[in-house]
Amino acid sequence: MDTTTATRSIVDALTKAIVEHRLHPGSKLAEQKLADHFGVSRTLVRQALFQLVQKRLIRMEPARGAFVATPSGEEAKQVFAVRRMLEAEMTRNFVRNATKTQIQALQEHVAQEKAAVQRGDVAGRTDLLGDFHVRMAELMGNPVLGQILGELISRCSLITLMYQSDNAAEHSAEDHAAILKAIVAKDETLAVQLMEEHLSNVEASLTL
Amino acid sequence: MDTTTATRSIVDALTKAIVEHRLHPGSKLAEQKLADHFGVSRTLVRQALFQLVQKRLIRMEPARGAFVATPSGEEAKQVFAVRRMLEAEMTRNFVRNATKTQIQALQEHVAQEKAAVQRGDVAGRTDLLGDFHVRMAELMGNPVLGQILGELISRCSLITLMYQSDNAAEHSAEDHAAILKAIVAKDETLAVQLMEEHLSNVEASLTL
DNA sequence: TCTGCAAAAAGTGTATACAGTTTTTGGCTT
DNA sequence: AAGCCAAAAACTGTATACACTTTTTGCAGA
Repeated sequence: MDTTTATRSIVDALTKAIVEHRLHPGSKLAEQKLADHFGVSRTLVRQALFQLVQKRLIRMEPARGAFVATPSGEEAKQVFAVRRMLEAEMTRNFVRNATKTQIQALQEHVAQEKAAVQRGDVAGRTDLLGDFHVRMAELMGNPVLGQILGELISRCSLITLMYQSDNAAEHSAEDHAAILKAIVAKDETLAVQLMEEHLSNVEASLTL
Repeated sequence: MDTTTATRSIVDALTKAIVEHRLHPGSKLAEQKLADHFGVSRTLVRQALFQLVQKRLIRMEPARGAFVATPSGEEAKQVFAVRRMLEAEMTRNFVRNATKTQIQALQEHVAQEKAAVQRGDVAGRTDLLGDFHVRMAELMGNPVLGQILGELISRCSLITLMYQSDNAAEHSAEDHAAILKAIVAKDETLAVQLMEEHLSNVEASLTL
């Protein structure tokens, strides 16, 4: 196994653990423990940790080690501001350029969200709700956008865990359905507006 | 010196070298040579290289090493598309919210650009032209945006080196001045439009 | 002279060793 | 019982060692 893959798989595993809330904000990430867990040396764990710092999912304190990030309220607002910038325009382009197949892919995704909500699958639901946005970016054939958005959404997962008061995220699936309906109707203005409102709703549901 | 700083200084030095075109796209980055140059072990160089991969400034091939990135034309278009999304909105917000002091800071920056152009300082000019955009993001009090934009602009430095036909970047300083003028006049629509055109101009000057 | 190929050199991928720092432990004092 | 300090343990930061892979070198044959 080449090193790129080995280190990357650790990054992915830790990212998943953080995004899925199995690792909580502020938790210590001891290098030797992770190394034992993954069956590799500290060298590889260390490389992975440095990459997670760049993704803003962890922070490292000199001589004290790595901790799951605890984004501030300020940072949270900024992340949402950037998401609105990107996703409003993304939605506009999607309405203009999306093919039938691409719209269908989104429709299937929203159907999956609904299913997860109905069967009370909280973990699956959270996962799918974030993926909706990444999926849209990827469908637009802009991986650069997709990657940036993916990272912002990962950070949002930490943010919601820290600041979510009630479980207002339950409305998200409905929001997505409404956005999609506007997309199908080719109503550009409405779709963009709904996307902006959706993101503002999520942000407003937090106690920053 | 704590490791965070040590590794980071290597990342910064290599980033600077790439952005300033002292390292050309496709060049090999041999770990031991870099280690000798910086007076550290390969371990630290390696950590730095992995971070540069995430910044898309280099790529690593299994068992073959690290090379300065050679972004494709497709990727270049995507980077510019994302920049337009972010910077159009950023400009709008800047017109709405910028204080006198912040506008003044931008004015000083543009003055510096003009000075660099007039004394034929190509390296300094290139540096300042990119910084204009980062500066604006930072002045808006959104470091999250600033960081993302900073990374996109670093990538643009590689892109222009690969695809720039004529030296159309000389117009950029004038573009910046025009944008600033619209900002001072609080003409939101014009400022946004000029920013979008500016980015499109830069992209159009490339042979993708 | 050009091609092919094996040996040598150089380079990457990972683990481990070791110095220095931080955290924990456990007993001593008040 | 609570607080404090020193010794021990645990952990981070960096260098080095070693296995394995790729690249280069140099020579033999056509």
